[in-house]
Amino acid sequence: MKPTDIPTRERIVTAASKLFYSAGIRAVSVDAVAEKAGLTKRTLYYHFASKDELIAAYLDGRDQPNLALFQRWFAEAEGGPAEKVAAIFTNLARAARQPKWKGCGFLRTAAELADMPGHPAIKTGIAHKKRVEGWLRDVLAEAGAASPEVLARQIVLLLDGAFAVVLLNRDASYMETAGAAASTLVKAALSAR
Amino acid sequence: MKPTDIPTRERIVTAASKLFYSAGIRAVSVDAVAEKAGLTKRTLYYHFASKDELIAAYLDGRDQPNLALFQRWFAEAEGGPAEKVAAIFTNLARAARQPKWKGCGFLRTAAELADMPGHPAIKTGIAHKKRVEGWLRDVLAEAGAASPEVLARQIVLLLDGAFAVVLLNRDASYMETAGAAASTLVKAALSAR
DNA sequence: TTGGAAACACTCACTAGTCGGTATACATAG
DNA sequence: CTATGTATACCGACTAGTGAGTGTTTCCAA
Repeated sequence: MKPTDIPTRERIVTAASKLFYSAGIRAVSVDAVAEKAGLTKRTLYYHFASKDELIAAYLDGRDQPNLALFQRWFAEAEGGPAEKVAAIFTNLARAARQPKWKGCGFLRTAAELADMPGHPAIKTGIAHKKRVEGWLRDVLAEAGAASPEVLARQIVLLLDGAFAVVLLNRDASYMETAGAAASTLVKAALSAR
Repeated sequence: MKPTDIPTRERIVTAASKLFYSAGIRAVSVDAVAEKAGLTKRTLYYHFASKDELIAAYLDGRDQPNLALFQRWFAEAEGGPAEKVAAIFTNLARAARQPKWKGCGFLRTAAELADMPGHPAIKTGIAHKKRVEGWLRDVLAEAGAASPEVLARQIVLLLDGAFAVVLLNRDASYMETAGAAASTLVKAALSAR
């Protein structure tokens, strides 16, 4: 493999990511991933021991970029913390109007693997949500909100609720309603001290 | 079939319901449903044209009982509307601590069938959530809350967020956090007029 | 020439759905 | 009161295809 090439492993994860996100874990075969990556299944199994490992790699690859996006939207928004939090929802609403959008990959995977609580992919999902929640807690504490732990959890609940409801109804306006609710809760927590 | 027997069709739906809810749609084969119902796949296909039809029947059977449960919890709770709404979450938290609990069947099915927006099962899910939202809107309007439409949507968002988050983390305390947030929003809407 | 990376060809279990046929019940015609 | 017809409910055995995962071989760069 020449250094200019995209490493095979990375190509597999990219292909898996697209397919798993768009159709779901169980609906996508390992053969399909291999074909999308432009190689044979046997080569895929040279790089990954099992489909489960591939699923975990798919979600691992989404953790950091997802969080970074939230942080960018928050940082770039005008106004106070309530407006900055609302901006995350506004940006998500815009993303959700794209036809390729299919909700939150972490939550959808957790829903699909609900009968395997110890699955590595679920652990990755938990870690991701914890990182989002922890980051929110920190910025809200810094902004002077009362009980930032509770507030961060409530915002995460609204976020994940919006993911689920918008996916079901295919109506991105729910994302904005969730943003308004989050905004209300942030304002209440700011005036409570 | 004697009148004392449970009708075959009903037995099939009951079996499908248990299996689909516990393991997910795609993880459960038609053979497995037939075996659980105590009959052959051929007989199952005598009563249902396809697996998709069976999936739809599974969710149809959950619509009415689920809503009735919410309504009972609301009606039996002490206190004002904020407390009654919170009671729904408290009762859900209790249910979520049971090991068999696997989140909301409608949302999990929607997540699994995210690439089939027109699927009958998804339509059933949309209708179910609309009924919950509509009922909440009516009782909140009657209680004198400001903008009951928005409030009902926000509560549904918290409900579905809690379903998703509790399922991921296997930590039912998120359900109570969501209840507290819903309570806060209801109180704000009651004092806003 | 050696060892990592890729491929071909395969196994075997399982999956949605189907073909043909059977047991029973209840008609109506002779 | 028998004989035939018809509809319901059921099942064993099958198909054609797909699923995850593997044994073995070939290629190629260092």
